[in-house]
This record gives sequence, C-alpha cells and structure tokens, in this order.
Amino acid sequence: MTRSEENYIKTIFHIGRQGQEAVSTNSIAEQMETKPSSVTDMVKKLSDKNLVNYKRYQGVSLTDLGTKVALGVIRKHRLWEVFLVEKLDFSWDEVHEVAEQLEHIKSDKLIDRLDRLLNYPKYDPHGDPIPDKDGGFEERDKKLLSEVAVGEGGVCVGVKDSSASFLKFLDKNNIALGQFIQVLEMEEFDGSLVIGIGDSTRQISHQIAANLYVKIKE
Amino acid sequence: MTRSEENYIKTIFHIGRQGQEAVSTNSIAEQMETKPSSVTDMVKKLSDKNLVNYKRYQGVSLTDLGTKVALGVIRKHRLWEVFLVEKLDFSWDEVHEVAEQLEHIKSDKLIDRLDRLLNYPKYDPHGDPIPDKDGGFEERDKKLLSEVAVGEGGVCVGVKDSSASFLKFLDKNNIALGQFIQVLEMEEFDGSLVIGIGDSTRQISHQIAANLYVKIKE
DNA sequence: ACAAATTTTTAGGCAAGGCTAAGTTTGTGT
DNA sequence: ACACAAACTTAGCCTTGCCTAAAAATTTGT
Ligand SMILES: [Mn+2]
Ligand SMILES: [Mn+2]
Ligand SMILES: [Mn+2]
Ligand SMILES: [Mn+2]
Repeated sequence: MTRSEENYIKTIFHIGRQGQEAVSTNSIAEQMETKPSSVTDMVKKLSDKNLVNYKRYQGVSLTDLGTKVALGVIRKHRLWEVFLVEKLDFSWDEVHEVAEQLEHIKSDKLIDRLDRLLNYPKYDPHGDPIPDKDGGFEERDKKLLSEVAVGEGGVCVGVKDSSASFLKFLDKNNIALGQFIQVLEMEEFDGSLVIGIGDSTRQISHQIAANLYVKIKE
Repeated sequence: MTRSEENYIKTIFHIGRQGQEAVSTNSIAEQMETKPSSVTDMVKKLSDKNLVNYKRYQGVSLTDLGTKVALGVIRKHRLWEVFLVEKLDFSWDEVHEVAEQLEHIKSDKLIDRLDRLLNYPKYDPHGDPIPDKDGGFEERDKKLLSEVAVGEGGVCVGVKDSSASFLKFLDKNNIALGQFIQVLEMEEFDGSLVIGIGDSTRQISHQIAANLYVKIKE
C-alpha cells in the first residue's frame, strides 16, 4: 500500500460513513483536493487490488479488505493524535496535520506499543472512536447539541467539525470535551442557544451547536 | 525536501564523515542500493538547490545548507530511536528500520517536544551522538576495542556496525553499552581477545572487537 | 606516454500519481 | 421522449525517481 492509496481508501471510508450508497468520484476529488480524472485513475488501481468495488459511472465502495485497511489507517491516525496531546502537550487543533503524516508509518509493533503506552485509549482528542487491532470500535451514542431539547443537557463528547479554527474557538470560550452542557434557551429566530456550562451561561450560534456532540443524560 | 532528497543528503553526510574528500557517485549508489546513473540525476538536482557542491566527474560534497539538512534528519532519526527503546521497549536491533521512516516526518514542534519527553538525550541506543537543534553535537572520544592495549579497559560506549545481527550477538553474549570491558589477553594468531566483563571473562573474535567502541579509563 | 580499466555521465525509457482537454454516460426538466 | 447539464472517463502530457545501455572522462599500469 502506497501513501496515496491509503489516503484514497481512508477518504472513501469517511465519505461512505454518512450515507451508505456508493461514493462518487467527484466527492472523493473534492475531499482530497484533487481532480476527478485522477480519482478515476486511482480507483481503477484500487479495484484491481480488490480494495474497492467499482463499475464505471457507478461510484465506488470499499470491499471488506478495503474497510480493514481504512480502519487500520484511522486507528494509527487517532492513536498518534492521542500521543501528541497526552505525551507531547500538543493542543487538539494542532494534531491533525502531523497525524496525517504519522498514520502512514508501517510497523505493527510500533502501533501496538504506542497503544499500550497510551493505555489503550478508546477515543481520540476530538472524541472520535479508535478502532482496535481487529477493526472493531464503539461509536458512542451522541447527539448534536443543536438537536437537544430545551431543558435537557449532556456531556460534551465530540466535535463534528474538527478544523483548527473551530477548535480554537471552543478553547477561547472554555468549551472542552467532558464538560456538562445544558440547553437553557433556544432562540427561534436564528437557532442560537443559551447554554449553561458549569456555573456560567453563554450564548452560542446555531453553527456552533450544530458541530458539538453531547451524550444525553436522561 | 522530498524523502528521497533527504536520504541522499544523509548518505552523503555519512560517507563524508570518514575521509574528508569529495564523495564518489559510486559510493553513494552502493550505500543506497541504487544505480550510479540515478545518483548523478539526483546530485544535479541537489546541486541546483544549493545542497551539494558538484562538478562533473569530481564527486560531491555537502554545502553548509546541505550539512544543516543532514544533521536535522540525523537528529530526528536518533531521537526516534531513543523513543522506541525508552518509551516503547523496542530492542536496539529493531529500531533502525522504523526510524528510517520516522526521520522524514516534518514538524519542528514534534521533534522539540519529543526531545523534551526523552529528557534531551545526548546519545542514541547505539551510542551515536544526537545533534542539538542547531546541529551541534559531541563526538565522544572513543576507541575500537581492537585497538586497546592488553591490560587496559574502558566503558563500552558504542558500536561501529549496528546491523541487527551484530546487535543480537552482543545481547546474546551479555555485552551492552555502559559496561566496563577489560582487555586481558590478545591472541597474536587471529587477533582474538580475552576480555573481562563484570565478574566473567569471555573470548571474542577480532571481528567483534573491531566493531565495539570503548571510552578509555586511564 | 598511452592503452586499458574504471568511474561517471548521458540518452532514452518506465511506473506512479498528478493535470487539462476532450469525449461518454447518466440524470433532469419540460 | 429527448435535449441538455452534470458527472464521469479517456487520451495525452508532465514530474519525480528510478532503470539499462552507450558514451565520455578519469585513473592506472607498464
Ligand atoms: Mn485528525
Ligand atoms: Mn481526530
Ligand atoms: Mn539507525
Ligand atoms: Mn542509531
């Protein structure tokens, strides 16, 4: 597996997660900031290697083998992100770029030992689940904060958008994973929310609420 | 800098260390298990980028910029080796291959933090010095065990050959860095030595002695 | 000094992974 | 039903890094 092949597989996996149908050439190209024609070339190669199912003009989906490869790369990516935060004091908005490089290092022993060093973490710094050695992972049952009813609340367990700018915004506003957030009011006009975190209350836009996952406490 | 360029620069640095003259195309090719014609191609590219001094048929040497790049890659390689041994319990014969991959990860912050995590080590698991951020490093004054006079001894501080087979041999014979080794006898016929380590004595071939560095205790 | 051996370079190609421009196929609106 | 737009593929080209075979420069041996 080349670095490029791994990146395509990973992208196809991620796009495929939301909406189960075949993944389109264009969506892959957009995600990877490359051209559709390049995607077609690569997809043929992946198909020859039995990593994806592909019929011309019909989009693409991962085979079982392809899924295994994707989960392996994602496992590495997320473990390295944990390493960077836990052991090297990176902040959660700095880790992704470096993990994009580290995820391609080839050594089973390395990744197993890293897992052990980090104490077998189940989630990465953004709240995303880390597949285990066999590709199994627990998707937490979570809800976007924007869909939580007024009066309810939950523990913040993840972000949907994990861009540096969003993460920095959260830092600046003292919103972090693990905190209990309560929806106090919802403004009909623009969907903005008044939320309670710890002792303080804050107003956040719909945009923000629609990118924060919480685990509902009934 | 591409991965390939970094590997060439590093190789030129290493060959250049023993014997100060210009490095030959053939020696680079041999070391990198590639062909001389490929070396010529790359060397031209490196010359264009001001990383090496090159005149046709005259061999090649690193510029100041090239030396800086080489030391940067070597710093990364050796720090990762320390990480693998100290934090992930790799043995010293397993680290090189993985470090060959890790040395190309691009992130200054990563390497600085790794250095800190490891407590600013000065030497790697094979006793080789780790350049600091500015490329400075302390070459220990050391001597091959094969050149130590009978009756003298010193602390084992490094290996010349760091192939897995040699390192495994040392492990099997309980020879490790940090141990005090005394040369008790030297056999004229084949250059083999009788050495004392701790309480025991052992016979080792010239081959072995010529690949072990010790720091003489006067 | 000079022919032979060795080293190094050049010429011409190949595979991977991109791109642009030009076809095909598919889906949509009327 | 069918024209047209959008999506997708193909054709042909580029760069990087590598190769083989052939040519050129340098070194060596006598
Ligand atoms: Mn990430
Ligand atoms: Mn993440
Ligand atoms: Mn090494
Ligand atoms: Mn080493």
